[in-house]
Amino acid sequence: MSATKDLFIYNTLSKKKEKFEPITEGFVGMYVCGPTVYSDVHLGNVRTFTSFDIMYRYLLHLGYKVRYVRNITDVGHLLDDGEDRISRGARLDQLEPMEVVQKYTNSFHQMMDIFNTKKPSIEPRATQHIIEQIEMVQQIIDNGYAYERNGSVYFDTQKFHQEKKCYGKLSGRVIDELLSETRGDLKNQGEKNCPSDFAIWMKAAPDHLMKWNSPWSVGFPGWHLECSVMSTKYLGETFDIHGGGNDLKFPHHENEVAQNVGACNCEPANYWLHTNMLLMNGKKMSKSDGNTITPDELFTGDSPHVSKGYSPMVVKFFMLQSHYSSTLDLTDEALQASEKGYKRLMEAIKTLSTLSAKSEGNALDKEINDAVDMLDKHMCDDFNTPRAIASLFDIVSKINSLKEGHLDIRQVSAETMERLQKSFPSFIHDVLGLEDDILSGGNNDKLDGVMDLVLQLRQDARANKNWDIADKIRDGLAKHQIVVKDGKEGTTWTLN
RNA sequence: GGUCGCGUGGCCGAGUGGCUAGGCAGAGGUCUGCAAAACCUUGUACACCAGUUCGAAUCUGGUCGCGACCUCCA
Repeated sequence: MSATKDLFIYNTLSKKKEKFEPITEGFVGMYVCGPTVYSDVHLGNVRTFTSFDIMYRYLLHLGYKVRYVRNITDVGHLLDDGEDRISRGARLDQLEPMEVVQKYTNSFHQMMDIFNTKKPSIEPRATQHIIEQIEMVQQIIDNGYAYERNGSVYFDTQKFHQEKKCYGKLSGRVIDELLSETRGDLKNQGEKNCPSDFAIWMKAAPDHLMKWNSPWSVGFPGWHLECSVMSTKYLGETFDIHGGGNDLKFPHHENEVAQNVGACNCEPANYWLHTNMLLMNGKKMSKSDGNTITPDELFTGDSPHVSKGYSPMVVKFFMLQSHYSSTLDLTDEALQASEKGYKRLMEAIKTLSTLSAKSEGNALDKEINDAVDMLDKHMCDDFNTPRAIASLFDIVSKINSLKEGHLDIRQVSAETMERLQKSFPSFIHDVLGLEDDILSGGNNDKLDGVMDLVLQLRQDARANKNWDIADKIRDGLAKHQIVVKDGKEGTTWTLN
């Protein structure tokens, strides 16, 4: 694959689909806002990071050299009452703050592995960049866009907007409306010049657990600052792609842009991508209001929201059947549908590997090649995984028809077959990051041996028209989730 | 209240100014000892009301409903 294909992506900044043109030909810098590690990840995080993983994989597939930075937020994220999320986690679990961070970072990584996502190139932590954050606060002060009050430092949104005219550009906010809003119950509201101003350095209360020395106070950095700092450090003042969940658009990303422009006088990213929310029961899946199911509950089926467990790859496949920019409603029925479709897809990979074309014939070549071409065409259209998957199923039908003899394999040239056998599994495994995690027949030598024997005995019974024995074997195996299928070219079996 | 988005057939979910999305489920058929799987065919659709247009589910306006953000959230 080459980087010559035109990729179009929807840019939140322009609210349009734009042709992707990297700053440096052949290279992509991508920053994605990672999780705050104060508790276990939930499915919404998984959807977001899976979506960006697909983009990362596809950029690699196109031949780009990608530096993918995804941070870990381990400080500075305030709750309603002003308490740091990590500190609260530490207090509740009776752990050191860094123990909390390590614990949930580990479980986050584990879950990302379970969903078969690639690791980012760099995974910086906010607390490892306190010095840089202090430097950026100073830069913003020096440029006149921040002011110090009682040891805290606030970003001056009004002055910034008057001079730069860009506050609100990303999220579509109108600053005058923000100004009129009062949030009297917010901490330190009284210190700000203006309600829309936000803290970039916070003076810590004496009992605050995570705090550092700074020119202004012993305190901690504002939440939005870490991303501004770490993206700049690892990707430069302006880089290609910045991503995150829709719910971060405002205030997080808007403020991030303001900080970068305020410090460096240039916009941080050329393309802003936002993934949409995962819903359950038609509402945003959210830990804070209890409308949630954990990944583990989904895998085991131990939840009132599902009738059974679903494997991680089925869940991932379910997610990829919708576009990243659309909301997705998680329902048991939809998961069941995805599970069946997913099995069919995985079966087709196996079937394809058994096909061989030796002829020169070409009646089917164009159809097959066109279908394969569609995979890239759809991915280049703003990473349209649902359409790409639809094309995959077009190919599945072809594969099965060839196997069953409904399509004549002599009409497929060896060259086309080779391309199909290479690109079909490769797209599923390398681009979509799907692996076969439910059909395990074939990777256990002992079971394979036993099954060979059992099916041979059954075949003997069938040859003698001893249907009772044959059916007894089949029914007995079914009780152990082994499904026997009698095909034209012999009997196969799969684990359910 | 402000801003934005959405409303597609039984379910999930794409897309487009005129041509089948796809998956699952339903119906009929082929295959099979039967079954499963697979394949073929097939029905049900674009919230409502106007307007623009030769033509709109797709564009515009209004109505209703839903959601997100505005406050920690992917």
